[in-house]
Amino acid sequence: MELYDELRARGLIAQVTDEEEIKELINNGKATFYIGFDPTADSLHVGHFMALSFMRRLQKAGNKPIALLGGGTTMIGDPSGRTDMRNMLTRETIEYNAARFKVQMEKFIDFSEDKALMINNADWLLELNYVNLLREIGACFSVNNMLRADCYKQRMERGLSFLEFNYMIMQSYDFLHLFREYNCVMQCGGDDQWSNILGGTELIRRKEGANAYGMTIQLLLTSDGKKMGKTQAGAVWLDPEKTSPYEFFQYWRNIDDSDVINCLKKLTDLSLDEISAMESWEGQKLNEAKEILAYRLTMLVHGEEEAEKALSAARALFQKGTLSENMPQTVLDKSNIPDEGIDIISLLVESGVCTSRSDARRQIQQNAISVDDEKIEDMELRYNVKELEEGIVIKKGKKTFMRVSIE
RNA sequence: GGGAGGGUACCCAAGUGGCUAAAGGGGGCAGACUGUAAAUCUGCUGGUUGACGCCUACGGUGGUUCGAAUCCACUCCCUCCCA
Repeated sequence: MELYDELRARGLIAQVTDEEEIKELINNGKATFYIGFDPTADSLHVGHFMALSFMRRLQKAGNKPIALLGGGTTMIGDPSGRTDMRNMLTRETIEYNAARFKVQMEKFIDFSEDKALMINNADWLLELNYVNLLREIGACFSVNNMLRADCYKQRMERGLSFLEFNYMIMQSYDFLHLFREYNCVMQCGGDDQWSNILGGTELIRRKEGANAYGMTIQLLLTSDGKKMGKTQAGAVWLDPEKTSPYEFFQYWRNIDDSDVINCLKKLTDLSLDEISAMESWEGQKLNEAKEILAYRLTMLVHGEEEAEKALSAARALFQKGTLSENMPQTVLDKSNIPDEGIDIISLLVESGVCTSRSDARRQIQQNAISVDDEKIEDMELRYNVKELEEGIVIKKGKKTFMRVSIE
């Protein structure tokens, strides 16, 4: 199957500006294309992962990707798909985040031998001259059209600052710049970027009289239309310091039945044949598909070793009910343990199992806590150094396990 | 610049002097049921405490009052209408 059809079959393509041209372009590996990544946080998340995988698929077919770090655009803040204005980030924060992004992206895309480029739009956006920009670029944009753009619609009710209104112009300017400097003819991005991408192709048409293309990637949504890759605690990060490989694995292991196939298609490198074989799986059997999904993704993001660890930890804990070397653990400092031992409430908080002492009490009252398989009822319970040295396993509810030891 | 309406907990939203740590819904956590799923039912959901209590919290500051999310003054922010 050719690249374009494969992307379609996986449900990755949302919208394209010119299907025939794009097909021709990417199937033959002729395109230089870019995707922008705004460093609004200090780690990439699942949405970025999907974009990077998309990029990698195109790269494999011979196309040349440009990963564009949005050091400049993040100074503005993209209003697309947002109901509120973003917090304004300082330049220092943005630069720090961009550096983090860079490190992570290098793991996913092969930048060697000029096979891909990484560029930062701070290099040209930050030094733009206001009046010159207005005359050269601003004149090409119709405010009437911009206001009709989908990405602003939500914000027309709640308010849109002039700062954010300019985001589309900045992104369009990026595309023009890359077109001129690198012969970049196509921009890809999440489907929420459609308006911004069209802004760019239109600008190139006007300024250069040339055709440029745009293609958007289907957003990763749950079957009931919510964004995937979010938990109560926030995003599912790719940085193992922010979301451990075990947590990452568990996130995918626990997704809704109805989302499994979709995720396999969009996120993993399993072949469509392999995936379609799983489509008939039902009931208990579907858990196998979830496990495969979780394993593959953990492997792609954190490497095979971490994936193995997460898998065996999860299997041991949930299927056999036994303990595992690889389960999440917390090591406490021996010197912080009082002679009479640490009380269970403190232990639950220190180990991160509970968020506060009140929370810990509540959990115990609700019969949710067990230590080494013994339900805890006594809130006065204490553990001394000797007991902790051997390591204990705290369980909260059915899914939270934590080995606690000291050193 | 003029006029009108707003800002309440993670989110939406009720509350117009004490009965308000603040209704209701969503989300989240836990219990039951299950397949580490969904749906359903139940409990919990600011901090600290064994508990009484204490502390913090209704945009910000200052006031009135025995007592303020609620009244007053000033101030910041948002939306809408007119210019």
